[in-house]
Amino acid sequence: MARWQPNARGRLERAAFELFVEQGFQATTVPQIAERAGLSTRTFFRHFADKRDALFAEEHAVPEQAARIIAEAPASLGPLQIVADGFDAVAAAQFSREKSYYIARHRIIQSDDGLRERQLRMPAALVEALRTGFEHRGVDPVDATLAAHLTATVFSVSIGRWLASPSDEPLAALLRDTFDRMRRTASS
Amino acid sequence: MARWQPNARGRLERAAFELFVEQGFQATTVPQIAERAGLSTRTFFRHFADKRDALFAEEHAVPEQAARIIAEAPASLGPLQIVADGFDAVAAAQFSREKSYYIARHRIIQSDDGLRERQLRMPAALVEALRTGFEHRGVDPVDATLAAHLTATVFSVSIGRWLASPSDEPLAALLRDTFDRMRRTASS
DNA sequence: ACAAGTGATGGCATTGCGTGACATCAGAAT
DNA sequence: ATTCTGATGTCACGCAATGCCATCACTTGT
Repeated sequence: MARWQPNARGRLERAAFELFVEQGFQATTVPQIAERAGLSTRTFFRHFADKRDALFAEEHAVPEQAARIIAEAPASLGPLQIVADGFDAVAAAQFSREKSYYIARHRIIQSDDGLRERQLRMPAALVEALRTGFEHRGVDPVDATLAAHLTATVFSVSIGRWLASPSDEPLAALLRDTFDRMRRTASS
Repeated sequence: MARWQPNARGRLERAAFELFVEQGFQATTVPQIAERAGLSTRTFFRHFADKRDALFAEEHAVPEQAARIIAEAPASLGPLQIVADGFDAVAAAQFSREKSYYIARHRIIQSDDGLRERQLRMPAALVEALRTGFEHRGVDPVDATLAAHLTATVFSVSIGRWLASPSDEPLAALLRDTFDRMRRTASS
């Protein structure tokens, strides 16, 4: 018989999310989360650097996929061509839960300054992943940085539109549309 | 005779900066900062929300100036035209200390995860200021958001180039150059 | 098969952050 | 002269976060 229940990290994530919904982020303490997950407070901090991190367990997926797409792209393509071609794959692979989950999560994040700040790390990590990916292809450093920022902008704005959209516009379509509008805005 | 020494906030800022340079950010405690400034710990937290904030006292200046420039711009100009025209004024008004100060500050920020995260709030606040400024002029919300992100990108990348530049390229020139390159990158 | 090693966890102690509540008192206001 | 205001000090406290050591099911090596 196993000594511990499986998936400690996942249980902590779930317990944290539930408690944040029920009581709010600030009102829930780490001991509460740990208790609901059947673990000790100390173990929570072995899996997450801080209380906020339990809400951002999946944030590494996007930068990682972006880095993979860039690394595998044909050498002939420029940065923004790779990006435009890669949006469909990203939209298909990420945000695979029910949309209501992401909306509830978004509400929690907006309710707390620390969480809003924490959320900024994902686009920043995406920029970093894109920038190094482009640089490794020989793109000029400044151009790589700019292309990375433009891409992260399209991504962030698209997520915002997706979350705010009352209809069910697919993320892929919003990414393409936002990308086109970004280009038009830039050259206006 | 005055009951308290003047400029408590400024003394706290200065004490914090000195201690961060001398000992590093993590090794410095708030009681240490307060003691050097001749104030109590409690007073520190009346002026700053947390220990990191003492390094970001000036961060409101940029979004505020940006909002002012947009509000006062001729109605005929589009978002990015306003921005291009406003860079000179921003470069003249901001970053007025010795460059070595900003380099030292940058080194401190890079040394700590919490500070790196905290630093992301300025560009985010800038985006927000720009976005609302553009929206108040009647710009479509998505276009306003995109123009705000593009502007913040140019600003952030320019600051990065300025800090990394061994020569003394003026910030205004870097802003103009980065703006042009951003446009070229977007339409590539 | 037995011994030693591994790794995830629990428990405890500790430090420092951040906040609420109340007191103090110079200078301003009336 | 009295009251008010506002920045500060003092004290107490809860919680976040980390270091250290013990535990013990499972794995590895001999």
